[in-house]
Amino acid sequence: METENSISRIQGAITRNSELFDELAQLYKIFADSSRVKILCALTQSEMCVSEISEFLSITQSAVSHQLRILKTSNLVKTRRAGKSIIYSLTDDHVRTIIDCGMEHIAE
Amino acid sequence: METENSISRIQGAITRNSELFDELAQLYKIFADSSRVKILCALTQSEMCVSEISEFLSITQSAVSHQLRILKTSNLVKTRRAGKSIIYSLTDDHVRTIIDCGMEHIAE
DNA sequence: TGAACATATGAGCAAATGTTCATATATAGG
DNA sequence: CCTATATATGAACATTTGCTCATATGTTCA
Repeated sequence: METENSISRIQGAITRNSELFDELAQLYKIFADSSRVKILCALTQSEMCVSEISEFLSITQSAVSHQLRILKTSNLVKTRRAGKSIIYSLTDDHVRTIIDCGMEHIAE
Repeated sequence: METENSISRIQGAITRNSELFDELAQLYKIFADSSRVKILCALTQSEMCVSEISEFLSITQSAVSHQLRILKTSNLVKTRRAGKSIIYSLTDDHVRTIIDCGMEHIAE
């Protein structure tokens, strides 16, 4: 029987996929900080070590490390060691796409 | 003279556009809450009034109103009155694009 | 091995965020 | 007009967030 109206069909779809939206919000939360978004954008141009990032953001090495940990935990960046430095780079190109997508909205 | 290396060129680009990244982070902040992202996704399907949204999200009418105010202030949604109700809808299609963009990343 | 450099991490704190509760505003219908 | 219904808003509160400070871990090189 087809008693559902349009709204309740939408409600159903969203309620069923509730965890998916939690995940989505979680993803956007990572981009929701200007330091992190700057880091991510910089990494779309070139891999960088912690001190380079710290320098151009003008924030503490500690603060940068904390942010990078968030980015790494959420698998947006990966690391490799080069001597004393740890080089950070993007795991894939989705980050670039997401940033571009937001930029396009801002451009209006 | 061309003494800048690659990193400092990137640094320059990001430092010069610092406000742009603040704006970008601000935009993502709006999507960084599961209630809001659900509301926005629902509105990509159909316009809705406050009580409908409140019902399917299972959160207070007051909480929904507060969230909707955030969405309206940031110009992601617009309103029109229909009798006693206020009908909310998306101002444009960027919201859909941004959500799709995030979903695509989650799908991996 | 020990000193210097690079990065990571835990605790603590201030600011921001999202919800609830109580109440205000606004509209329709009797 | 008065009441019921729909929405908005301010205050209070608990939670989360991002930073700083101090310190730990790890690497290089003399």
